[in-house]
Amino acid sequence: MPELPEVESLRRYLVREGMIGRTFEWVGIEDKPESANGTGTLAGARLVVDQSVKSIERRGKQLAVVLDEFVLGFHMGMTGQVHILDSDDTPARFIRAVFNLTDDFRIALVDPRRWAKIQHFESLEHAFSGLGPDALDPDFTSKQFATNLDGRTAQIKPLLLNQAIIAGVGNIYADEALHRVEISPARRVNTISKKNLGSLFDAIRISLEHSLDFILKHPDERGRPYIVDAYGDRMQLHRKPGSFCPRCEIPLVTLKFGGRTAYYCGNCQK
DNA sequence: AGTACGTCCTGATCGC
DNA sequence: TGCGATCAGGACGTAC
Repeated sequence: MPELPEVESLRRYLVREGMIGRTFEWVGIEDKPESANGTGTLAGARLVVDQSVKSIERRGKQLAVVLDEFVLGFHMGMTGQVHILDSDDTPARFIRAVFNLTDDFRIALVDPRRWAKIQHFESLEHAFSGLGPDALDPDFTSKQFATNLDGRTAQIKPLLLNQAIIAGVGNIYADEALHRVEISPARRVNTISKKNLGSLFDAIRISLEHSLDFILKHPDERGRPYIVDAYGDRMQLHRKPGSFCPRCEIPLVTLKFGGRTAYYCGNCQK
């Protein structure tokens, strides 16, 4: 579910609602065995009692809550969400962990598919290790983007999903950006000109910024970022069977890249 | 190393 | 209405 705009809107929401400065007082984790691979670990959550929140950071899709003595990483996986709980809330389904902080500030990790992770890291550097530059980092340039793709021969779509090359792009925004610049997801990256790689880099940013802007302007009735589904209303490319290319007005086609479906226009995307 | 898969888990949706 | 097959916005591990 969450890619860069969704995680960033969550980060801002937690900051705005006053999480910074509060202290973790109690943690509840669902009683279910955790396997080492596959299922996301919640192990980091057990360690936070008595730690105070100094700041909340993000790179790509990785959220990092900086505490007094370490960093608590949140990664939403495919279906994870963080909710701030009101006392009158009916409990959400699929709650995996609950955190009580000072002054009745409560948050919950909600995750039907159990791929979300809450991890202990020694530092921010550790939390972000393995991640390339954040896609919206102002210091990240199209030149560096091209450098990160240098020597690669793979198809462009899976490379855009590689978080070490550019952090924050997921399946939908990759499709969206490729459509904007009329590049096929199957194009080998070494056949794309430097100029077009620059255009693609710009398109990624435009897609992410547009979506973040949309989310921030359309909170739900309680002021929460609207991070659940509803991708369609902030995308040009509607990723559904039978969707049409907004330029060519012909049906989109799909391709699979290792299990991930790409939607694209077989006419204008070359 | 880089590339191309398969796999982790469970709910929602679609077709019969 | 019921039931199986298929699909899902992420990130890894593995085999070449």
